[in-house]
Amino acid sequence: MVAVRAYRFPMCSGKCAQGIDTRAVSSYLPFTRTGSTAPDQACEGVPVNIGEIAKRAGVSRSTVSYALSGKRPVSDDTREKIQRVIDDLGYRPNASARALANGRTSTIGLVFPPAGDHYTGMQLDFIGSVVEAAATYDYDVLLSPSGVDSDRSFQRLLGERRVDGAILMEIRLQDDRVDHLLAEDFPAVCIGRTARPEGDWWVGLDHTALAAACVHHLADLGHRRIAFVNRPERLLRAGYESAHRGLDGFTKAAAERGLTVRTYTCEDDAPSGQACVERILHDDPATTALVTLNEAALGGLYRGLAHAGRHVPRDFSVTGVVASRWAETVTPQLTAADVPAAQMGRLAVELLVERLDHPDVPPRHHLLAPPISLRASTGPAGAGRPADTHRPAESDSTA
Amino acid sequence: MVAVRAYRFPMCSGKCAQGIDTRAVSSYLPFTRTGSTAPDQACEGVPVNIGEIAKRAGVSRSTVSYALSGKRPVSDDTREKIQRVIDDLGYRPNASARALANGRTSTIGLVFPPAGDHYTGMQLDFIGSVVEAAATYDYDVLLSPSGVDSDRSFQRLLGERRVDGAILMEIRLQDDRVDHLLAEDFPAVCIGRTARPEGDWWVGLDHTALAAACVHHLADLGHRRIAFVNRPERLLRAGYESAHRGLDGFTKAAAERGLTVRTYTCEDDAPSGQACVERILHDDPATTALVTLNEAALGGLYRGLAHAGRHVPRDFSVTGVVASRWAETVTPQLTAADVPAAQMGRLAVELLVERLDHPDVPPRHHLLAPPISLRASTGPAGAGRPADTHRPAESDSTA
DNA sequence: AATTTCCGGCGAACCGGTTCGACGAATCGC
DNA sequence: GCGATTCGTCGAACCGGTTCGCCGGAAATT
Repeated sequence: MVAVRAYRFPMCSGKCAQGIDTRAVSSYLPFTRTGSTAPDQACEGVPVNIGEIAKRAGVSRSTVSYALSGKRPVSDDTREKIQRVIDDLGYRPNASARALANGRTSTIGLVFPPAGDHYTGMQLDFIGSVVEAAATYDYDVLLSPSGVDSDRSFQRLLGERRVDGAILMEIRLQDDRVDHLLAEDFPAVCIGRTARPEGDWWVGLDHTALAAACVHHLADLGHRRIAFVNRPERLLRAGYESAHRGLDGFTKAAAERGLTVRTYTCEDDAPSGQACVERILHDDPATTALVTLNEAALGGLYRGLAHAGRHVPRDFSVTGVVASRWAETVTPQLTAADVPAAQMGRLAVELLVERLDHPDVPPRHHLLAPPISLRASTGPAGAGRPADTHRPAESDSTA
Repeated sequence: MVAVRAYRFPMCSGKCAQGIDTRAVSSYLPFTRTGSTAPDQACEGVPVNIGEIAKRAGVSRSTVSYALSGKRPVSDDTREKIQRVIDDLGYRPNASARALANGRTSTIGLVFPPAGDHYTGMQLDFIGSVVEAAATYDYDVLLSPSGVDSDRSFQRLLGERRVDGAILMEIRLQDDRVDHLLAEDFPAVCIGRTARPEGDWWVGLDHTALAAACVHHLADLGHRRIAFVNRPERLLRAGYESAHRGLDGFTKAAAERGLTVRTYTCEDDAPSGQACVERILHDDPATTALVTLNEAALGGLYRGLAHAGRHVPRDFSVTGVVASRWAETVTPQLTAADVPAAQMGRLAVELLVERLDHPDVPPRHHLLAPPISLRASTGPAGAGRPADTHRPAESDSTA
């Protein structure tokens, strides 16, 4: 069976003769225009729909449809005739009409963090990779804020059938969004996992193991008093899985190694990071290292240490779980478990597409635990001067 | 005229009696479910559409539609009856069907940078604010990669009528995307402006003025030899407006003040920033300051300076055009013209909505020129030791 | 009491695709 | 040379909303 190249065959490239190609047109809009360089017999602003194509090609609407989709054979010359008309008029099938007719929107929803005051860099990487991967499979991505009034936009997406499936970010251990989706059997994939992720589709990071790995790394270097800088308290309270599992992994590993620890929460910005370090050093000046999950605060953490006269890594070691792109931004570069955000976004899309294509396959997931990348922010404890003789650093005259 | 609260009246809150409220339902999907806690007479998985509502309420489909939209009066008790059925069944009107019928998708497209290898922080702020502002007006946001094969996804968005309007980012001085949209009279708003933005809708930053302001700031502090760190060469070549206008402003202002300058391009990442500083100091060790537009390289620029033993701001001043969130990340915090990304995103949405609501109003735009925020990265020239006696800094043992 | 106005609701057509059953012509088998 | 297939195409129904024209009955007008 032969048919024209088209939208439903994202994988075929060029010579594939499966459907009519509606891509190489000179105009972006499906209207024959009034004058100017209109591709065809420029008349009125006649909307170009499948009926118009059919009329001009001298065939029926269904034939055009079949020529486009390739779902039934169409003779070579009819197909060519149709192709020609389509090219001339710059026709592109209306997405809403198609969605209505076949029940698929070719769109996936990306549900944004509910704690939407602002976004961290990691989220940016997720978004970028999701969009890109989705395009590979010929899906568009619809962004849902789910910030204020999260329920409402959630309903817009799902209830109004704007999307075929959804990818959820910033999962909580108890997440009613996930519960709902599970109950409705709506095709969704989580980036992150709930407390009981068994029946669910997700791609997650083993925060417990990663935080523990950070602790062991520090303990191996001889650090005995270390701090943990978590995400904002609000997120911890809300039950964010990364915050909880990270904290867990940290606490347990530290207990295992007999370390003295303190744990802190910190807002997602640099000034808070700076303040957090001040608190840490105030609470226990003998602290020689910290582990953080808080990417956005990282710059502030460094600044706080510099202000306190602690040189990294000589006097103080810093490590954590951070996307490499940001770990490389600070000086010295951060030794950290690199969050493979781009990979996770891609995997999430792949899982979702699989779930959409095969509605009945059992749940699948990916649990990632990237190794710690040794960069330059950790070193042996006690390498520098004694921790209690710190002198104030040169002022930074913060505005 | 009275009608039920609904989707088309985003502004009305609670007591507004303009349309039936389809929001407060317990289920996200418009299906009566098989068993469990189905809201109503749980039977088969009957899809809930407007006909089903009509049947159960004992009225015609058109009456339900009018009750929903409020476009014609409906008596109080019919409306209540319909409302009740809707609540019971958790009905939400199908977005595709509505889009098909009334020609509006209630979705705006956000066209991503064509140079899509990765995204900078500023873009994240744009995206976030656009999504949030759009939600305010009851619009969803569809992301278009326009990266590889940009033409194709562009056509998806516009040709297939997936969106009512579009917001374009990363504008080039000669931008065929903009030309096309202008020619087709498609409702779009640019974040940035082309070389000839007269007939167009846009919200932009006065990069010329901002870069010039940076130069004047440095010149006022006594700097005579300064460098300019631009966005990647590829983007400059492609004609990105920020890169060009920024370079222009820098060059002209420097000429005006009689400064000695060198200009550089730099990839959007920290390692490139570091390498760029090395080049700068190699090319002219007497350089005492730099101006940058390259947010993503900022951390690397600082590291390069530290490695070269230049203390900021004592030996070397750094300034540029950067979103405040990132300016505050580095130590010392960057004195910079703060890019008001969130505001720009919001303004772009407002312009677009206005354009969509009133198709015939003449083009509008906003040109922003935020002042330089004095932080801590610039200081008087010659405050430190002579520039040529620099000693190598302590190693950072980059892995 | 007869006539006009207004109100509320109904049926049908339409938006632009997809898909199913059927049908005429060409091809096949024997 | 004739019935059974196969192939290519067509018409009609359908997806789930919106909207226009119309109509019956109650209220207002004279």
